Amino acid sequence: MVTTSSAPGPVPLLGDPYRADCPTRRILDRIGDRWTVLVVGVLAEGDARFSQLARRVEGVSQKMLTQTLRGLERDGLVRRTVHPEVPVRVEYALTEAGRTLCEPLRALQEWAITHLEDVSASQRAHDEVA
Amino acid sequence: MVTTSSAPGPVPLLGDPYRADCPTRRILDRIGDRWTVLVVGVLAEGDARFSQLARRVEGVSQKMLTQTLRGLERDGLVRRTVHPEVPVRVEYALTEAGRTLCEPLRALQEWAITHLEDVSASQRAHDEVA
DNA sequence: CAGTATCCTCCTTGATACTG
DNA sequence: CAGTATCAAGGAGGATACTG
Repeated sequence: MVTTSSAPGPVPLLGDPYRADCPTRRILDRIGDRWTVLVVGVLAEGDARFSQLARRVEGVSQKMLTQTLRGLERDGLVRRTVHPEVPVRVEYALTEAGRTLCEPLRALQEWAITHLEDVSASQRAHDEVA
Repeated sequence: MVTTSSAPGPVPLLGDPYRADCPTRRILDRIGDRWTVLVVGVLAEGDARFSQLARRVEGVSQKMLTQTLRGLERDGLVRRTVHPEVPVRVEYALTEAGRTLCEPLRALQEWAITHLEDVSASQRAHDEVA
């Protein structure tokens, strides 16, 4: 027996063992940072230029926006297009893969909108006791 | 006009402006860390004791597991039950809210499994050029 | 405009030791 | 068994200055 994943039964969150290289950890490493999901979210509304993204994603620094976009480009989720005009214009757009990512992301967002109230209430109740 | 969110049209990732307190950032702050999603994933397979979780989530330290579980408990996503037996036994279980979170999480996981190959390929292609 | 290059500071995480 | 307490390290992220 090489792995211990032989148990069938109810495995709701997909049954691979939580190894360091499991798929869950790998997306988490990619999109679990402070800005990636936000940038994808803005691009889901339409292509945007660097400065537009910077304005839209409140609080992001130039450095982190660049870094985030480079990561997304490397992952094949975002396409970067340079228009060699006088003041150079750079447009960012989701690729097809990037668009598919929006669906699960949106599901998470809807969960947040639906349940965040309850979560906050739970926090308050919990902190009150303490 | 208080906000600038008046534009209708295609707003795929839900159209709230990306303020520092938008729902997306708030869940990200809660589940975007290294361990929370993993712990929820294990608990989605069934209730578990502290030591079971520690074994199942490879690489987690006692400290981080405790911290993660405390956070989930405070958020009302996990219920902690102490059985005052001889060596004390503590069981963790997802609450109803915790179970609802599994659905979007699982969607994300499926995306990962489906697309991670492509992402890796894109990375290799991208790095080759450089 | 759209970055790059540095420097610097927290903050998260990990390692270790101890306890009810 | 299931934690808590403390210390230390590393890296993510921010501020600032400079550039094609």
